[in-house]
Order: sequence, then structure tokens, then C-alpha cells
Amino acid sequence: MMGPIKIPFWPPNLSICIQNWTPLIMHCKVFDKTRTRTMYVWNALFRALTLAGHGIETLNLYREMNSLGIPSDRFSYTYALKACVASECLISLLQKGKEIHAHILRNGFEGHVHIMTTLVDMYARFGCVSYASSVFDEMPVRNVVSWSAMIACYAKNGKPFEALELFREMMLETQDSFPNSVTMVSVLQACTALAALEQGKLIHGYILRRSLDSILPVISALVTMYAKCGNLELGRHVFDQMEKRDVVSWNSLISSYGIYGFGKEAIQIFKEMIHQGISPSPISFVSVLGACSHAGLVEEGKILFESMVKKHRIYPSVEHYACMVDLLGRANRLDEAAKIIEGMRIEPGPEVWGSLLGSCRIHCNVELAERASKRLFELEPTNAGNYVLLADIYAAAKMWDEVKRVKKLLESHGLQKVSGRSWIEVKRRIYSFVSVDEFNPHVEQLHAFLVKLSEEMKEKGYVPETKAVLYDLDTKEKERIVLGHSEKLAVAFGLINTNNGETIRITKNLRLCEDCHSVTKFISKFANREILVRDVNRIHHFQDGVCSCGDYW
DNA sequence: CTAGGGTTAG
Repeated sequence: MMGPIKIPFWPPNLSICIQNWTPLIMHCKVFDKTRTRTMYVWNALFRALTLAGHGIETLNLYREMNSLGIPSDRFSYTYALKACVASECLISLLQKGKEIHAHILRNGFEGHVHIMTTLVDMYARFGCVSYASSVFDEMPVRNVVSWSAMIACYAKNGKPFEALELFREMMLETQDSFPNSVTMVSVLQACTALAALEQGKLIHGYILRRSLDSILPVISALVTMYAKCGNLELGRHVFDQMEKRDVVSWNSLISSYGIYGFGKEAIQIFKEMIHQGISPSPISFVSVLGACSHAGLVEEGKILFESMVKKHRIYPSVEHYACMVDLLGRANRLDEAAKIIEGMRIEPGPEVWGSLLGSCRIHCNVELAERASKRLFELEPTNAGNYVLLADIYAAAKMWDEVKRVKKLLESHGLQKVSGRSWIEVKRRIYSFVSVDEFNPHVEQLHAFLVKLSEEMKEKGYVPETKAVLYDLDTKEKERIVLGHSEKLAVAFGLINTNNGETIRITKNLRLCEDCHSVTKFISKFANREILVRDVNRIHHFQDGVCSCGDYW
């Protein structure tokens, strides 16, 4: 007689295993007549496979179950949906997910909170925000988890405004869907994305009132929020107040110091973490290597990279290699960076080539840039940033025909250059600027302000840097273009509309331009203002004519 | 046997 099947530790050769298992399960059905018992076995198998990341196998088995005429139950649906996103393969299982979605509706499960929430999450992970929100909107019953899933969907897919708006709506629903710690983490991420410091402080207040301030994920998210919103001190303060810390809390602090360009301090914190008995995770190394790279600490970075395997038995992933390429490339050791790629023991992905291309831009290396971009265009043909980087490099080398060619290439993929945008929070309102902005009512005043400022600066030795301009124009024209950059408009707006002594906080969606960097340094001295600019990857803290990045970025 | 969350490069 066969007893109940126990799921053993999963053996490595899955496909063979599944072939052996399927008849076993069918066999089991013969012995165990009750249907729930059989479903339990199927579901347990789905669970084991999905947890191990074998989405394809789960779905194959799921199909087999269906073809045997066994209907899904509420458990199998959630596993099948999770399997669509838990695949090791790169092929998209979105279509499969939609099919299961249809089955769910056809079989009358549209009122099942667990299944519908899983559905929201599945679409979220595919980046299909509108699908997720329409499922969410149609849900007859919602609870904290469903609300949190939808807020997380917005926060993770570049829709922070929508995330905060939904959170507001959630708070109005007074029934049984009070936000909990999981909700708050996503809400904090939305504040981080917007660099909305004041909003973040209000959320912090709410967290304190709801006594959610001792939950590790919440505190880590708080530390990151404060640091990335331009207030490292408050982030540090939250960290210091923690009673218990885990590796993620430490990672938050390490990367926080890193983005400001405080590399030595980041290394110090990394060492302190180990000293306190916490083993570094792979992400700790990404954070600390990133910090070295931001600060130009090449030798320190190399030593840390070597210690990964030797001391901590952590094998470098693509991300770690990308950090090393960035570290060396930025320091103008491009040949060494290229050697790192050649010596990689895993397939170099777009992250690695992207790092190399970025470094080529800084040091105007056309030849290497062409090599890197060739690979990049194959690996991620629809990433507009790569084309723009290459065009930048050609423009810097005055190779205007090539610039045109790359721009055409970009357009041939139906893409366009992401335009620069900066924003600033003044009196709890967010003001946004783009470089050529005819609709912003403040622009004329700001332009006049900047023209006057630039004249004054020129007398004091300022020379505009127009390398960032991708058009073959004369110097005067180029100067006019860089003077209208969104980050300069935002700084000017901040100077005019905030009080003396108030810190100005700007956020930009792209990398800060070189000319804007030197102008902001200048302003910080002559207007005697502290100015923080957060660009795509880091924070520049300007004070008294100096920037925390040490002009290395 | 069921749903949501922390830290990551450029």
C-alpha cells in the first residue's frame, strides 16, 4: 500500500524527476479517493517547483493536470500565476498569465481576494500597470494585502505619484484595511523616488503613530528615503536609533554614504558591520564597491573585490563586475576595465557593457565606446540611453556625421531621447522644469535671472562647458542651450522662492551636466546657499563652492 | 498547500 506522498528535497535533474512524478500522482489518485487529498499533492508539487524558481516546469505540470480533467482549485490558481513570473527563463510568460486570468474569471473566482491579489502582483511584475489597476478596480473585496500590492505596483513601476494617491485613498477606507508595515515600505519608496522629503517626514510621523517604527524593513526604507531625499543626517539618526540591525539596514547606510561620494566612510561602515558580527551579503559588496567607484577609491575597491571570494565565499555576479568596470573605467583605467570583462567567468550582460560605455563617455574614448555599444545594441536594442551615450561621445569628438547616424538608429527603433527634467519641492508643492519649456510660467523670469548670473560669473572666470550639446552649433548658441538646462532653472527657482539660509533640494531624471555642476558650485558660494542635487545615480551636496562628489562623478 | 514589503550598479 502507498502512504501519502512526502515531497523530498528537490533533486537537481528536474525534467526526469517530473516524468517520474506524474504517474505517481495519478497513481496516488487511485489509492486516495478523496479529491482534496489529490489536489493537495498537485498543489504541494506546484509550490515546491515555484519556490525553486522552476516556473516553466510548474506550468507544464499544471497543463498536464488540466488535461487529465482535474479542475484547478483556489490554491493551484495562485501557484500557476506565481509560476508565470517565477521563471528562470527569460521568455515572457505574460500570455500564459493572461490565459490563466481568463480561466479564473470563467470559473467564478473573481471574488477571491487571494487569487485576485496574486493577479495584481503578477501584472505588476510584468510592468503591466494598467492591467494590474483594472484588476484591482474590479475587485469586489479588498484588504490590506490587495491595497499594498497595488501601491507596490505603482512604486516599483515608476509611478510614485499614483502610489501616494492610492495610499491617500486607502486611508479614507476606514474599514478593515489599515495600512501596515508592508504598505509603508512601498509608500516610503514612492517618497524616495520623488525626492519628496517633506512628504516623507509626514509618512515617518504616521509610522511612529502606528508604532511601526521598530520593524526592520520599515527602518531600512526610512534610512534610504532620508538619504536619497537629501538628508543624510536624518537617515543616520534613524539608523543610530535602531535597537537591532540586520545586513539590509547596514546596506542601506553603506549605499547612502556611497551616493554622496563619501567612499571612505562607506568602507568604514562596511568594516564596522563585519566587526559587529554581521556577514556581508552580495548586495553589501555592490553597495561598498559602488561607493568606492563614486569616490575614486580604486585600490580599496580592488582589495574588497578580492576579499569577496577569499574571505566571504561570495562569488561575483554581473552586478559586481559592473561595479569593477565602473570603478576602473571612471578612473580612466579603461584598458583594465576591458580586461575585467574579458576575464569574466560568467556571460557579461548589458550592465557591464553599459558601465564601460559610461566610462568611455567620461574619458571620450571613441574606439572602445564603439565596441561596447555594438554589444549593447544587440543585448538591449530598445534602451534609448545607450544610443544617447554613444551620440554624446561622438559629439564630444566632433564626429557630427556619426552623431546623425546614431540618432537615426535611435529613431529607427521608435525611440527618442529622454528629455532632461528637474523638480523642486517648495512649500510642499512640487515644481517641475524641462529644458525647453514654453509652458512654464516662471521660465522667462528664470532665464533673465540666469543670463545675468552667467555674465557675473564670467567676470569671475567662469567658462561655460558645452560638451553636452549634441548639435553642431556655434559657441554662443550652445551656451544658450546649456544655460536653459532644467537643473539650472530649478536652482534659480529655488533661489528666488525660498528664504536665505534654506537648503535648496533639486532632483533630476538624468545625469547632472558638467556645466550645471560648476555653475551650482559657484552659486553655492556666492549666494551662500547649501544646495543638494540628486541626479539618476547620486547626490551632489554643494556648499561654499565645493561639491561632496569632489568633482568626480 | 494561498496574496503584498527592505538594501543594488549607470
